[in-house]
Amino acid sequence: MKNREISLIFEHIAQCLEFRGESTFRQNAYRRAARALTDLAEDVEEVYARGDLENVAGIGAGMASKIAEYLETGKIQRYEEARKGIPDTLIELMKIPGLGPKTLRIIHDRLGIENIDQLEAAAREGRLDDLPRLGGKSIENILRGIQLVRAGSGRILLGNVLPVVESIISALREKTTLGDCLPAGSVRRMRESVGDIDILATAPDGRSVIEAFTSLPHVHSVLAKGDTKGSIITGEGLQVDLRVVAAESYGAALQYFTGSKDHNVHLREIARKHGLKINEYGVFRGDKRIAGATEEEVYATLDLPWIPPVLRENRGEIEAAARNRLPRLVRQQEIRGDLHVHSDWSDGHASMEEMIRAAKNMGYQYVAISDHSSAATIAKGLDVTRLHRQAAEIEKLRSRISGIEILHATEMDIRPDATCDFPDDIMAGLDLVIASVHSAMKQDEATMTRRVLAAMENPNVHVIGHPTGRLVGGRGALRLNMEAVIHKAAETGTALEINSQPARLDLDDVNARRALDLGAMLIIDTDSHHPNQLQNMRFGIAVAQRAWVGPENVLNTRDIRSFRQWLANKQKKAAPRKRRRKAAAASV
DNA sequence: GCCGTTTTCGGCCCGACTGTTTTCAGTCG
Repeated sequence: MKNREISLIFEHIAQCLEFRGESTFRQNAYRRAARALTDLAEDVEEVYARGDLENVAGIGAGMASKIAEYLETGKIQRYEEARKGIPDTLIELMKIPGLGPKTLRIIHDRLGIENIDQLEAAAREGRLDDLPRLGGKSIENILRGIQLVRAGSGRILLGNVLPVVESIISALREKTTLGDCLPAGSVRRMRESVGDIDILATAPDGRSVIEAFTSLPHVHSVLAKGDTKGSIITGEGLQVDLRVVAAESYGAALQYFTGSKDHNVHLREIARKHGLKINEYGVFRGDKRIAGATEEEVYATLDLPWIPPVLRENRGEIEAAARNRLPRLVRQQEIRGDLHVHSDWSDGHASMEEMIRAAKNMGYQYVAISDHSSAATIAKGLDVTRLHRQAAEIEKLRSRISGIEILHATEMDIRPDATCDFPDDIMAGLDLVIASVHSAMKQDEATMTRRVLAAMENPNVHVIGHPTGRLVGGRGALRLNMEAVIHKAAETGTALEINSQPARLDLDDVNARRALDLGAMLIIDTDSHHPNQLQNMRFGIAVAQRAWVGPENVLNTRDIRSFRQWLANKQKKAAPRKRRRKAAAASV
């Protein structure tokens, strides 16, 4: 799967063009193509083989021929030209906030600066002072930007951000008179990680709200404080901006600040064709405002229904809305059970009973206790003997806890040699088997793919847990042919997990969308190790929604009877020949 | 470099803020 590789090259070309000051439209074309490739769940090589590259929005003849060139030769001539004389370390400097391509180019051309250390030294030694348009404040800004870049990528897990945002909004509601108030930006779109946070509000008295905001206990430092906008850094190091807007502009502002940028650009192009102009204050025909108080009326001016924020990534949602074909998205209240829950029998931090009661409090009909198998030694994985003892313990809990069905499950290792960590008869005795890769994670693609496919072919394996093994902003995905995995999942009736842990979110939205397209079933669960973590379900739900997934594709929206039916069917579907042979043998 | 309700050429989203300037370039979201 070379989608990511080529996408990075296109992005790099765009950066080089930007540095050289070439046409912004051409830069944007490369960026759009880069984006199209990361959003393309299908393997670009297959699209190429079919001759369909130019049917992908954002990819025209030029991009298609460059992709073809890369797939055939491993190189792109245009890329080599674009980056000539521009070291990668120089491109890295474009990440410094406040330092754009124009200024960077002057700094590079006049002083020969090529990396962050040289830049910092030059700024401190006053060598930037004589350059045009660079005064004391600009240089101060650059130095601050350098610190920010050094401090890290700046994107934080949604799971860490959302609780802070919610706590800020509820504190504001307590202390001031607020009308509407919502987080905008990538928080509202529920992206897996977030840069900074925008909150929008209406209020009778903006100044007092900003005043209250900048004196919240969350505040570490105040960056700006005016009548309508305040900006703070929290103790967690998050930048939070609060804007108070007029009620008549609230919808337009919310739409505008929610983004995504690509979604908004597309929307404004359509507006222009309708003779309208959209900005953060409203929708205008000439000077006349025709909408703006609610998002619904903003979309309505373009003859579109309201589009859920989770879909606003310019991945076809605007076209779907225009045809009135927006998907019906799965909702958290439709989830009937959590199927991936650990207890202190392995590496969980609470007893089975605590976890089960917490699941019952979530309103679930069923819960699966799925502790690790013995190969996961660090996680105190269970061997067969302990598994049997656990089964007996669960039987007791079933009689003690009413109102929730308890499934005895396992999160079983798929061993490096592609065998399962439990024998077939042991798996067959469990209610549910989730098979996951936890070891030998650096295997090559062919080996790793064979390993996961083999697990799916086992009729006793129901689910593949955190299929790609990636960690958000951290460890990359396993080298795995996901296209083959998803096809096999559909073929064998094996479900793929959307793991709701904020650091995993695995499958991600792109893979989950592909699973939907290819007819593979999904399970959304939390992989909880503590009762509190059952609340993470909403992050998995968000991934599914971002992937356009509806309830019919999520197995744990089914009631327990229908879910058990699926469990039984999986065993028939996965290996019909083997089972027939077995049945024949038995009848002899 | 892409693309078509301005359709094979000529457009390409929009506005605010900052800091540097005397009317605006650069950067950001």
